[in-house]
Amino acid sequence: MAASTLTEVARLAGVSPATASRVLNGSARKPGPGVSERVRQAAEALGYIPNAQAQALAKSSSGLVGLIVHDIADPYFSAIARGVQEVAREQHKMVLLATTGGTPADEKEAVAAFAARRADAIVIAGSRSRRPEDDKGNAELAAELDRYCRNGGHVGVVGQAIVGAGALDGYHLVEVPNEELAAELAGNLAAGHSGEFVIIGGPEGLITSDDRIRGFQSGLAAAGRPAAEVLRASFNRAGGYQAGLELARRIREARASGASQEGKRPGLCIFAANDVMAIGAAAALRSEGFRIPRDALIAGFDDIETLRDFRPGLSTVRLPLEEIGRLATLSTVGTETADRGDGHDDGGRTVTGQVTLRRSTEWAP
Amino acid sequence: MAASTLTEVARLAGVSPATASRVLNGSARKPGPGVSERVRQAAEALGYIPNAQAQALAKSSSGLVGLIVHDIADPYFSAIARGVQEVAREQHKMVLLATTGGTPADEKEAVAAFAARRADAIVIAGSRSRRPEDDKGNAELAAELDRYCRNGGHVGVVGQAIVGAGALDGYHLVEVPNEELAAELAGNLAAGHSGEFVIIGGPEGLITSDDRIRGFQSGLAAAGRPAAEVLRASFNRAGGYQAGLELARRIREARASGASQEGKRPGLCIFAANDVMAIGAAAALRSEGFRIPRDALIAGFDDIETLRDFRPGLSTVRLPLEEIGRLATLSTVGTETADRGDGHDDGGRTVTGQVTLRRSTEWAP
DNA sequence: TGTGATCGGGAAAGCGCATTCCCACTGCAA
DNA sequence: TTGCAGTGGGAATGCGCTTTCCCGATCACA
Repeated sequence: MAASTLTEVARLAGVSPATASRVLNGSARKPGPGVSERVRQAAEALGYIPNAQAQALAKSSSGLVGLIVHDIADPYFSAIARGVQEVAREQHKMVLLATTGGTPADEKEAVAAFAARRADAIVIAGSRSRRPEDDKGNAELAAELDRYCRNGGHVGVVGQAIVGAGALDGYHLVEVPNEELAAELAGNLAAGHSGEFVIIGGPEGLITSDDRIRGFQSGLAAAGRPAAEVLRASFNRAGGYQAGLELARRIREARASGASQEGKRPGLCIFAANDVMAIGAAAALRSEGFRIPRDALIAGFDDIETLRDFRPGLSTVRLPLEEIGRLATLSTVGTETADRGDGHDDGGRTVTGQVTLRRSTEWAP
Repeated sequence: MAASTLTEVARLAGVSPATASRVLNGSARKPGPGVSERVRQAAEALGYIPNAQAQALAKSSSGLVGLIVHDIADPYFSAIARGVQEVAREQHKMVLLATTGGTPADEKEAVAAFAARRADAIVIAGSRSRRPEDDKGNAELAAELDRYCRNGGHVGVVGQAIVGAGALDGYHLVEVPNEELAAELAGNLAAGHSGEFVIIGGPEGLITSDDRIRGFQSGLAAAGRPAAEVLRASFNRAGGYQAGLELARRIREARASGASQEGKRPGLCIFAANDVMAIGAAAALRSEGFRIPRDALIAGFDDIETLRDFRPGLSTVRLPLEEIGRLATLSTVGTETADRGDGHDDGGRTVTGQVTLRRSTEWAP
């Protein structure tokens, strides 16, 4: 990766490196038009490309924003990534990508790598974990992020605060009201469904999943319904599928014992803690010969764009994922320029979602 | 982003910066155990994080791989991105992301930005364009990439070669046999469908789309069928939807004039140049009251993972997208180490896909 | 015409690190 | 004891760029 340098350009143009630097980037001082033209031509002739590393070193600002996600191929994250990317582009920054599978230890590695590259900001998306086995990783992640913040970095956090992080400014939380929205969804579903509810969630300790489950339960409670049983599986399509198989088994057993009530009574209403799990569960039920919503109702969470054409339309909670990515990124760069200007930044923003009922939860006797 | 420096660590440990550098990174020379321990402790105490920018500058290798896609939220690209990310991780590199919407001019910008950051490799995915209005952008993109290659960079190209690029080594093409696979798909469909075919493609000049269309047509021809009409729309879900509406209109008209042959004769068989277009078209048809495969058959291309649970199952051509991303990245870093070792690198690899027939093209009278 | 202000340009000092020399010291054989 | 290779460490240079600081020249104004 050798390329021509500023010095070479300067020499060719017959000026000093200082002058060349001044014309070839937005410096405050503008050299005379004659000189500028010469320099520009020399740069063009040599195919000069400024070395961003050197620039970053010299003015200690890298123009990088780091993005940490569990899995970039998961539509939830890729939608957020799009938002991040957009803002980065507007701000003339580049985004550095790291995928971690949700492991705090890996997330810590990613933060360290971003810090090493002196990223101007870090956006971290994906549910935090509260599982005991992640305690150590969480502590290290928090320490790494705290250090990054103390060194002047800004981190945009999507969803819920970092477990164990200090109350530094530098953290900007984009809050997603998972619990409230799940409660609202539960209320809506309870209004139209008199049968039993069951929840498919991620592993216990995954905060996003737990929040949604808790919200859903409280929504049921508010509607005077008993708490739903919770099935745990991995927080992705495979987990949903697995749980779906289990539910298919149960439905079959229930029917076998409870005589032939098929189609007479509303069946199970399943709430999956995210859309891809819901789709997985639906696929499992279908593969076992059940139909939705005839044999079971099902709802998800997120309203993933690619899944909107799914039939029957999946009831879910629409989350403005791209906007979330945008906000998380903006909150970091915004305060960078308007640093503690008026009063002070609230340190983040809250987005809102929207319960979206579709055919997957319409029970027609 | 101020942080403690190597010099500070060295001072605290009572050694020279040179020694500190030697112990804190994998240098050839290993300082004595006592000194090493002191330095390591000092680094720990200060929370030292090496400045990757400075390191890159000093040893001129950035540990960065640039990835250029049209849209990271498109599942086609996010699947590829996952593969790229995996390899990057294995190689201890970080990936820099750029999204361009497929505009060559923007792609050129991205390449320049990557070159400025001295990325060790660039992976560029997404159909090349041959549209006249992109001529200028293409030329510039090719020039920029050529320059990057000449400076020692490696670029992994997914799909088809860069329009107008020089025959430099430095380019590594991962070839996707779009044409052959589309032909094969057409052959399979023609065997089971006696009715008319129609193609929904991207804008003319989008090479991936054009290749698939051409392949499909030649497959039809090989099966003794007349060429299919081609509808052009944007190469995404919206385009597919729009084309789907148009087709719905035609089907309705044909039925109105051709008496009530509904359900008696096989209807239209639609080939969409990619899966998301197919899904869009299916949604449009459905919204117009038609059912698939009863009223129209439909097939796509790519076999997007998120869309596999779609009902009726979408006939398509499975492409190993993640593997494609992996290969494209490997081809760039592989030759970096084993640079022109044995004989010489073929400069790329070819992947293969698999025609996958599902219910969306099963016509049951 | 003289004087301070302004402007256009260059010299030089880093930014944080890797690395090449170079030196002092040790251990060993002669 | 001298000579020499080997070893562990430091001084210094440079990666490519930005940014003070400085200096000569030009300008406006008295």
